[in-house]
Amino acid sequence: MPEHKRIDPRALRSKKMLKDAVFSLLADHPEISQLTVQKIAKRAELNRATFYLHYEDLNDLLRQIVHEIFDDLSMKVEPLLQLKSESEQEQLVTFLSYFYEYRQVFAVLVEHPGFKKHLSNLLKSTIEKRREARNINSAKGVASVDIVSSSLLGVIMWWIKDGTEYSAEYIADQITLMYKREYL
Amino acid sequence: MPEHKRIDPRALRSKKMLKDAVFSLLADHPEISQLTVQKIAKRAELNRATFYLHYEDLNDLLRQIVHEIFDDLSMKVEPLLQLKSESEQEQLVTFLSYFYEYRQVFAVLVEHPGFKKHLSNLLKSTIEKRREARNINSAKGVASVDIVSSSLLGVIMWWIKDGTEYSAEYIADQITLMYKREYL
DNA sequence: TGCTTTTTCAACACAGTGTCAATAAAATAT
DNA sequence: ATATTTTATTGACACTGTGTTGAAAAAGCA
Repeated sequence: MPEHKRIDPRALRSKKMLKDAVFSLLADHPEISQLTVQKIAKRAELNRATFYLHYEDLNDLLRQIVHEIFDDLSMKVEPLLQLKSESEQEQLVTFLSYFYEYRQVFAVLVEHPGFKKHLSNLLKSTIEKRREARNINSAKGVASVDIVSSSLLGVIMWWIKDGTEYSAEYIADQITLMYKREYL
Repeated sequence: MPEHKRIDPRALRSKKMLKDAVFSLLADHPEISQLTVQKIAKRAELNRATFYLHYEDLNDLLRQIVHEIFDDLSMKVEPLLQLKSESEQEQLVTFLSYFYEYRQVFAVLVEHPGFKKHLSNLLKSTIEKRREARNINSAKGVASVDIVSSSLLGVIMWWIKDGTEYSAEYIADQITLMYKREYL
């Protein structure tokens, strides 16, 4: 059975080359502010007009890159919460180690507005699922999900930007030390 | 006795008008990405060349604005830590209420690179002073100052950006609920 | 008053954005 | 295999913004 949505391989190739060009440029100079459509098209060896054939503007491209990374990340995190075999501390370490994989890319993309929203949503849904699994109902002496997730977001952002020398295990330990038991 | 540093009142006036123009533009459109030297000069009713007479570029101006705000903020926080009369919870509320004052400006300036560094430094030194006052020596089962400050930074950034409907008292309560006693 | 500094103004070269029309090339359909 | 559709290239265009410069006007100072 043939696909109903047949996509021109040229369009696919162009989009891939443009995305790869972004990572190539960021590897050269890890500053999101240095990215321009002009540079990306040049690095991809495509015409600048071709860029606008596939993306609205620079932010549109970055938005899609961030979206794809978080789709991948969410898929990995999902089954982790089902596993009862692992201890809660091990679960936390595994969760953090997924971020560790992406740390170079994340350290740059974190400046993009959409990134924090995605990360925040992932943290919130993860916290909610863990609360359900442990029958912790909120609103009775338990900090709100917004507060806990924003707090964790702060730690992770510091980690991938300025604390890259620390392992996922170390960060997990520190988090365990800091929060009350209900939040781990 | 005359001042040794006599500054031309015209220069003072121009710098003030440029800074005021920034706040005026941000009030119209709270997006740091919308700020341009061109718009600032126009709003200040000054020539664009005059801008470059006083500031290197847009970032230089924003850097100075952020610096001035944090000088003011630091001056207010300093004596707070000396007061033994207030409870620790009251101290936390007062600390947070200083941020509440600046919340509109902060919600925008938080996007500026220098802002997070300043805020992080303020949080770190505040945590260190509170630890000293309570004889909590680190490195023995206590989370590092980096972790605690980045975590608090996350909460504050969420608060001033997406949680502006909550009072300083509410945020202080939530923080109290979330962290272990040693970190409050 | 004269001297100095600041401000203005117009102009310049530059980098980047987003669009368009004409043409070329590649992919798909018949 | 050829015709048709889609995508890509190219050069050009108008636009916004940056940072600098030189000369003239205005304001401050002594």
